[in-house]
Amino acid sequence: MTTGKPADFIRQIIASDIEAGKHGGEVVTRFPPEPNGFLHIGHAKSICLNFGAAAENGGRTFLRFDDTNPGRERQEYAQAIVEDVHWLGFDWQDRLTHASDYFDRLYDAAETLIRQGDAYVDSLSAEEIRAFRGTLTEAGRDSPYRERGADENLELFRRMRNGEFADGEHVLRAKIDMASPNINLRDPTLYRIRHLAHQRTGDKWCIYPMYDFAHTLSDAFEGITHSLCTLEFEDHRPLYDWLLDKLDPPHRPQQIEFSRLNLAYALTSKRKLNQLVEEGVVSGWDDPRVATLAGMRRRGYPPAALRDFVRRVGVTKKENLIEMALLENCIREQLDSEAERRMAVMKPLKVVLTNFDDDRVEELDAMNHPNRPDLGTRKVPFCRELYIERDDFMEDAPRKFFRLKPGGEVRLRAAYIIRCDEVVRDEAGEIVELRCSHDPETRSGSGGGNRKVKGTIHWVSARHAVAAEVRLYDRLFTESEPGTADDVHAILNPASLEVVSARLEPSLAAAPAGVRYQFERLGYFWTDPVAHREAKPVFNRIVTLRDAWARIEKQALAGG
RNA sequence: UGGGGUGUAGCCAAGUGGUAAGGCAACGGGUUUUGAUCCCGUCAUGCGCAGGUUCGAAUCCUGCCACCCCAGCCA
Repeated sequence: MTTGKPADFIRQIIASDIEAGKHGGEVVTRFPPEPNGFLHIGHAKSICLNFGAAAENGGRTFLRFDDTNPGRERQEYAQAIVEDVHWLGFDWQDRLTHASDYFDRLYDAAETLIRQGDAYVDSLSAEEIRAFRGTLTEAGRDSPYRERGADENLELFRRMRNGEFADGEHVLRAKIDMASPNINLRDPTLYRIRHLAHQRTGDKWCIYPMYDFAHTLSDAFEGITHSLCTLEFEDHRPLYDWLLDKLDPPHRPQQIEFSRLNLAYALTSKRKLNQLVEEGVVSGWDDPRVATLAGMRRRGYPPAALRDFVRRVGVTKKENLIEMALLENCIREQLDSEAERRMAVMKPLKVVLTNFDDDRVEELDAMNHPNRPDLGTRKVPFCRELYIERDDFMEDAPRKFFRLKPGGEVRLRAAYIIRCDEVVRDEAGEIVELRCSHDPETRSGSGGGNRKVKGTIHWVSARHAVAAEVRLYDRLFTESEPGTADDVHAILNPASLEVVSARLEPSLAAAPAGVRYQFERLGYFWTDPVAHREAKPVFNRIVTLRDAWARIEKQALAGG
């Protein structure tokens, strides 16, 4: 590993804390999602930062569910989050916790605050509290209940816990400063009444702690040294510190904020994703067209590529909007080095080699990867009748079209150079077959195999090819403007899903589920584990490979 | 018009008083049995703006400007 300065300001803070012997040189972090939806690409940054920074320093990380608001949280979301964090490549071992694990201790801490005169039960209505809070430019006013005695507060708070009041009747507030310029310090709510069963604690509680209270203390209880969160919590840090000052727990964590990762045009809003799911526009939160981690997993994005992406994006306090091109570059780079190559034809056009015997079958050796001999070779059957991609033949080809045209030559990847001698049409004038001749001297790998022609195309043997349904997912769902579309109907890009009947080279009939391949000249694909279970080969196309040739061709066609 | 943050290229981002790293994108060229990959080259006399300090400033000082966040009994 390289030495030198840590990569970002948070790692620098951690390094200097270790150097100073703070927290006994320990590094303990946490990733604290609320289980109210699936994780998306933005969460990957927090996950990699928290787990990464700890691991790099011999520390440990908690996966903690911030489940303090029953009613909007669900166990199935928690399960999905567990799977996604694991898939991304991180392990919390036995440190899977919940804020709800601490409800008893949290309650005790609240009583301590009351006894100290640092918290009080307010009986104002929600609307009144809002009115008393003041505005950004005007100070708030004290609640008439602010000076209740500790005994009365304690009595009331216990009755709140015992369920003697309805939702909203009372609330526990920290007693700080109603005139503070920081609105978070104007006596923030610590506990509210919610007569609602909690997904983990059932009916035990009818009062639930608010984020600031639960989060700060959970950090303290778990011995978190560096509590990393996003920028919008900067204003909450004084409250975080106030709570630690007043309660003085044995361990004192430190909150550090960084800017969240915004991926341009990507749809990450939980509300909007939920709308897509509810309306059946997508098959679920893990649909390959959405930017959730589960969706990207199904799409075939390698977790290593996502980690690389997060690393390249960096960690700062600056608002940012990362271009999709960076993500796609990371995916492409990872897949290019690890994905074996295979041939498949999406839109078949029959090619008959007139000078190749009908009963002859050649087993050709094809490299599994053009730049990695270590990945070996495979056998590909070659015979008289083949399929090539319909788009790889053009009758009135422009100058820069390097693939097959009447009278022209092209190389069949891993096989021979062929020449198109004749175009066969049906009654309707549709091209149904190409009659070609191969040059036997040009077999790939042989001495004469070095003859150069301008283009190389992919193909499959008609007799041996495996028919398969291939689902082509073009792009991620994206919004017309980053974050501005108010509902999913304003989405510009339909993230089209095309299903085609493809012909695959026979080696793919037994392709293991979940293994990623790059299909020669078509882009990246991977096998779909779900469909594979039905013993039906189905592949997702992952369109992240830049189709440079398509772009060039478009220019050539436009410019003549 | 309160408080808290942030401004370095189209998008990210290093830089911590000694003369603007790197990545993505873009553009130009080379290799290539994937128009992919790979390789080479170009891309900020300039660091939000204006002053000041200094032999020397993206870095220090002063004053402006722009953008983001905060008025949940959400997280």
